[in-house]
Parts: sequence; structure tokens; C-alpha cells
Amino acid sequence: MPVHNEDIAAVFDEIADLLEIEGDNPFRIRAYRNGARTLRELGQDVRTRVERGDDITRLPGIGKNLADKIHEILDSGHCRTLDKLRRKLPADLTTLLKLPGLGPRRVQALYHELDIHNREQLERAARDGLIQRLPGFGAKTEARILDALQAHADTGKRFKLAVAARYAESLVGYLKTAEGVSQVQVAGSYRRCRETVGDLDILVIARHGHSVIEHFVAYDEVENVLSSGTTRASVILRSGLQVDLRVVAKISYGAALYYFTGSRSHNIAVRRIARRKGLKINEYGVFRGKKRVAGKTEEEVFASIGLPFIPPELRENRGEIEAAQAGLLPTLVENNDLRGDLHSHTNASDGHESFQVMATAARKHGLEYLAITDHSRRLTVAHGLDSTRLLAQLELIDDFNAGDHDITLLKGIEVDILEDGSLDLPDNILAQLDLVIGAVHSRFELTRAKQTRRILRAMDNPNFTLLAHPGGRLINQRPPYDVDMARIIRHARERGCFLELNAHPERLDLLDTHCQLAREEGVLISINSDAHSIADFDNLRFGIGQARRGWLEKQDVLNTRPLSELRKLLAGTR
DNA sequence: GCCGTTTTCGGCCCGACTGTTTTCAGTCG
Repeated sequence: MPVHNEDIAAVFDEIADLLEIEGDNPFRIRAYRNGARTLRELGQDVRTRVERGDDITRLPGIGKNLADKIHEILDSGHCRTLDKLRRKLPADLTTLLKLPGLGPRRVQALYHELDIHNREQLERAARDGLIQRLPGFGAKTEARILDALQAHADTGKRFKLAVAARYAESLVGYLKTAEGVSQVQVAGSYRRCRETVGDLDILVIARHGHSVIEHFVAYDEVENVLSSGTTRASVILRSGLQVDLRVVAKISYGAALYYFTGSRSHNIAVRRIARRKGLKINEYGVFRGKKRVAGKTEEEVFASIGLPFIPPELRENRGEIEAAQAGLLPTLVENNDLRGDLHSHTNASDGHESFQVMATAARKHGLEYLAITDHSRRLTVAHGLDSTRLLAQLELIDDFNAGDHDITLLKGIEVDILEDGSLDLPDNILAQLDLVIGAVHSRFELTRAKQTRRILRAMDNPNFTLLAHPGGRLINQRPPYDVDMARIIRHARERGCFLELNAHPERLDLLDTHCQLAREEGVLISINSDAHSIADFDNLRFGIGQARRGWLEKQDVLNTRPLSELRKLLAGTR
């Protein structure tokens, strides 16, 4: 059985949950959680590290004990510490921790006092009114538990970034109309441009919190007010999206913005540095004893502990703090660095517009060139192009380029990579194009070895330019296909071809960690809209966000090049 | 259980809100 990082992380989390219910040393519990987080954020299977003979105790939060357990799980698929805990406590007890309002202390009380260890027993006890009689519980807690059980508590549902953006943008507009509000900023994972967000964290500068909070909870999309005080409030919108609002004074704005942008593990790591310097960082500022030394801007907060400004997208505790200390932070690519887009569709296949309309829209978006890359014949559902139809399209594009336009169209195709790794159109046709995007649209279920071999072989075709949406996942819908991405990235370097970062909000594919790997290998990434309509060019901003999370600089991105330079790079792949 | 440019022992990030209390524990982010 293959053991992935997530499997080991889940073991550590369960150990932490059970120890917490037992009332064990909180720092020991935190150590397990830190270990789990390190594994989840590793971006590479720890098994690979182990097989390579790496010393995994060098990983943050992994000491001798956790390293031994990782080895044990990799070797046997089991962890004796967890097995032992499971014998002491019912395994399903940890499912109760996921209910809102139930933490370890209360779960422990439910178990010891009422012998409750699953949701069914909990629901029965709540209905019988037994819960509210326990010390530390009351009628409200009991009612809340029942609510959560009946609502089937779809906790953990995350919203795609682009979807959250729609809710965020209108809510920000609304909050700005509140009295005394001078600034509104969305922080949290939204500001870090994570591909999905669990909730929105919104920060408001205002002198008096009370009236802002009142205005906030009165927003007409609010379905449920979870909590509401003088400086913060939490609500659930009708869409199910949770929004947390914090009101701060101007003098604390930088500290609060920094604090609520996260990530959690980044903040913890930075606070540890502050602590060593005798400073305390909280959402109100940076303090030496009782004296405030910084807090008005984020730059000030970083400067107080001797760091340069770290862009939000990097704040994941994946090496950005060490890079900042060493003066090695990347200068991240920005929205207006993009000169063109190398992946778009027209109504010749499954797009909605003619290439002329797409060209005009791309130009309006500030682009200097656009590649027309319709689907190939194999993708019949998308009305894919065969050789004849493609050649006809090429002539029309040549005519367009001969005319007087301030955008250049590139001739391309999104050609299917067939199961054996061959391409869906003949080489003599592909040779006539400016670029060839290869894409996997079928047989997602192939084994890792076969899927990887298929893609490597496609890349070896001399006409191959760029691998579209390399992982193949659809966020919240379809997992990526099983491939050895590190191998594909290395192969792209050896072969001299490129990878796409597909900016469509459903895809955002390459993953951020793979962008980082590609950058280290020196493989250029093309940030493409995969536009099927004129509105889709706006999605490029989400691609830029993802690229920034992947540490990409302007020079790491293929389509930041001016057209003449791009043409040379494209020609160089052949 | 992890960790170290003040430490191999003695620390470990920090504050708001709620409910059940009557001074605070538990939970949450």
C-alpha cells in the first residue's frame, strides 16, 4: 500500500486528537500537529526523501521521535502509538471534535460522564436533555449541538477563489458605506491567493467598532450570526460562506493586516523570531514590554524584526522567512508583466466567439499577442479540428495578421495526447504551427507509471511546445491524475519545452509547489487563460496569484516576453 | 515532542467571544 504524506499527517492528527481528549501535555500535542503540517506542506513525498537517505529530522517540527514514527508508518502502514491510543479510547470519539462548540475538554466530559462516543449517541442524549445537566454545559450548548448534528455540519467546505472573490467584492463595497469606515481589506487565505478559501477574513479601520459591526450583521446576504462583539463578528452568508470581520484602529492596521493574513504557520514562525528578540507581536502591534514599537503598516512590522516585506502569497512558512533573512526573496511576477496569452479557444471548437472577437478582447486586456489554440479532432464533444479545418483556420489567421491590428495572433492547437503518448494530428500539420499545446483529456485513471510515460513521450515529439494543465485536476471536482510531476518537470528541462499554469479558476494547474520546482529546474511557465469567452481573460489574475504563490518571477514566465523574444523561444523548442 | 546566535533544560503564539459562571474555562481562529 502506498503511503502518502497525507496518510502520515492524518495519523499524527489523530494521535493529537486522542491525546488532547486524554488531557495530555498540550505542547506534546502541538508537536504532533506541527509534524502533520510539515508533512502536508512538504510538496514532495517524504518516502522519496527517506529512500534517498535524507535525514528527515532536519525538517521543521520533526525530531527523532516523529521521524521514527514516519519510518514505522512507511515500513508497516501502522503506528503503534496510535494503535495503543485507539485501544484506550473509542476511535469514533474524534469525530465529535469536528462539531462546533465541542473541543477536547467537553468531548472528554461527554465520554466519561455519559459514555458518549459517536454522533448517534450524542444526538440521543441531547434530545433527552442529558447534555445540559453536565457541568460546564448548558441549554444553549445542547441546542447548538443538536443544530449542528441536524445540519449535517458540512464543515470544511472550501470555496474556489474566484467564487469567493465575487462575494468578497460586493461585501467590501457594502462595508465601505458604513459610517466612520476609512479602509476595508480582505485578509486571510483570500489575500494569499490560495486556490480555495474556507472563509473570508475582512479587516476594517474605524474609530468605533460597534456601528461597523451592526452594519455588517445587517448585510442582506447574512443568514446566521455566529458571534458579534465590539471588535469582531462572524456570520454565515446564504451561500454558506463564513465571514469574519475585525475592526481595528488606524495605528494597529499593519499589525492586524499582517496577523489576519496568515498563514498560521508563517505567523507562528515569525512570532518565534520576535520572541527571541524580546518582542511580542499581536494584532495590535509589535511591543517591547508595554511599549509599542511598530504596527501601523506591515512593512513596519517586518522591519521591527529585521525582515524585508514578504508578499502575502509567500507567507506559508515554506522557506520565505529564511529567504527574507538571507536577502533572497524573489521579485514576484505581477499582473501587468504579461504580454500575451498562449491558450485560447474560438467557436471553431468549444469557444463562444470568433478569433477576431477574442483578439479584440485580449487587446483590451492589455495583451500584445494571443495564441489561438482550439481543440484537436479527437475531442469530438468540443468539435475538435481535423487537419483540413485547422489549415483553413491558419489561412484566416495569416490574413488577420496581415491586416492593421495592434495585436498579433499566433497559430496553435491544443492537441490531445493519446493514450500511447502520440499526438492527435500528423507531424507535418503540427510543424506548420507557431506552437503546439499538448493536453491529456482522456484515460485519467492510468497508473502513475503509464500516465507519466504517456506524457514524457508526447513531450518528445519535436513539435511539442507546452504541456497544458499538467496535473489535470478540477478543484473540488476531480483529483489530479497520478503522475510523477518531478520527473515531468525534469524532462521538460532536458527536452527544452515549457509547462502551462492554467489560470482557469477551476484548474489553477500547475500547483504552486510544482511552480517552485519548475523554477528551481529553470523550466519556463506560461500563464494562460484557456479562455473560451471574452470574459475569461480576467482569469489571468488568478493565474498570476498562483504563480506568485509558486515564487515565480517575471523572467520565469514565458509570456512576459515581448513577441520577438517569444518567437525565438518557441522556435528553440524544435 | 521539538528546539537552541542568551538555553541540552525549560521554554513553547496570542487574544476575542460565548456560555456558564460570579471570576473563568473552553473554544476558535
